[in-house]
Amino acid sequence: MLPAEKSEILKNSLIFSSLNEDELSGLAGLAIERSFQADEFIFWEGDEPDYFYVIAEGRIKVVKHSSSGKEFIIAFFESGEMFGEVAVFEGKPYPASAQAISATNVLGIRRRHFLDFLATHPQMAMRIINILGGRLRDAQGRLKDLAGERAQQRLARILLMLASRMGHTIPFTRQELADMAGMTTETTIRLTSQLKERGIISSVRGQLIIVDEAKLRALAEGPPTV
Amino acid sequence: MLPAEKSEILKNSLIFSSLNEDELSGLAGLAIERSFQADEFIFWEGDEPDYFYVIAEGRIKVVKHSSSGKEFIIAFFESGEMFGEVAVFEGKPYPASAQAISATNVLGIRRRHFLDFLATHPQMAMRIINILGGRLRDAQGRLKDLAGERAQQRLARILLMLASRMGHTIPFTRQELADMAGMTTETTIRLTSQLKERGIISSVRGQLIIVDEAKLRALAEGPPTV
DNA sequence: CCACTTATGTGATGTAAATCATAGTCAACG
DNA sequence: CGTTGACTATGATTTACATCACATAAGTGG
Repeated sequence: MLPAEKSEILKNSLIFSSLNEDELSGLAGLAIERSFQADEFIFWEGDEPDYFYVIAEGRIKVVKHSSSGKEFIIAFFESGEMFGEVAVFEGKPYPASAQAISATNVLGIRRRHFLDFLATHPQMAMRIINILGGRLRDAQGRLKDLAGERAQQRLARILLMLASRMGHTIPFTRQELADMAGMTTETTIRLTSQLKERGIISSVRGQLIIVDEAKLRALAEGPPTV
Repeated sequence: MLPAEKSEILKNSLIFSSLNEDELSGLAGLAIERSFQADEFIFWEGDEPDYFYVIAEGRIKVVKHSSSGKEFIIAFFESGEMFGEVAVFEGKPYPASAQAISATNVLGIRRRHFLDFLATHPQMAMRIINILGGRLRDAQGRLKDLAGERAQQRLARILLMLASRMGHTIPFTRQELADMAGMTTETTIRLTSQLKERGIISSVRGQLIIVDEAKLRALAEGPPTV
């Protein structure tokens, strides 16, 4: 891959878009390219955090496993987003695993290089703070949902969150939705079937389309429409 | 309160401890003092984020309420820790409420002032990044617990987390522990009673003492000792 | 196009934890 | 010092969801 292409990818990322050409090519010189098939792991929970990643193309999910082996999807990211940053900042092992959902290309920047770059680019630090703040806010909202809302509402909120990021067509299986909402695949299938009957969503294999966002929103808020 | 006292408080905080005297007194000049009784609210979810806070004395909890009104404790903080920062960085309403647990004094710094200060102090930004990173890591760990672990293990993990921050004497009621672990007070009482029978903890009204941390850790990890 | 895998769908049954109910205990405070 | 209200405790009952068990599609790769 040409350096200019790397620059272009960085320029299109959320974090680095504000950099000038010089800065971009400086960073691009440090970045290495890596490619993954669907289901391949970029890193595993517990690995040493050598790299910080930006997605060039594709989609990845960040997952943790419970003591009984059940998978939980903490987050997923697509082109232009960064991941693996928390571990890199702290210098502690990755707190979760990252796995490609589809064929994915990423740019990796060595921890040391990235920290050096940050130290010399204060406005980048502010941007990172904003991104981390947003992610923390999301995580706290989800904590409350998992602790206090029922399956129906948790699922509705997950769907709305996904819709706000990717539009009304949501490219995930029931299995994946279940792993985000902290419930079983069967329960997700039953709940989505209900949503279909009520005309709130439609679906084809592997994806789901939100038809009536208003109704979904009502479901997510109040008690299950008694 | 004298400016010198404010400086001293800031100096003892986690975030500002690395500042020099000039910087501290500059910040101290911007800080206002506020006092709260136990159970008083510092701010409510949805309020405009005017201030960022550092605790001078006392303890506060950050809470959210589920649609059915159930309280969930997202975090608690004590002397030297900051809170309210996520909203301040993003400029969006506070995503949760902050309530004093005991009589508490805080220093508040106006959003605008704090952002200006940050922009001119890059090493502070790095420190903030580290703190946010740590909080994000914690939140993600708890997400996985809430989604995939059973009540017994969730409680054990909460207790260990608290122990690592405050020592083996944990000054919370069953009610508060329940609100952190996302379960009911009754369940928490039953579970702590079991822990007492097994000699893992002892307790007096309003606090709980970890007697056998090793056993508690075993409980938190594996399945409930089949 | 046929075997094979992955995704969806549905019923029967089990169970962890919530909910409901009631009571004893301790601290605070007029 | 007795009343009040928060905290702890424990039993009985309910329930939302998990688990188990199969069945039917819908892609996929040889």
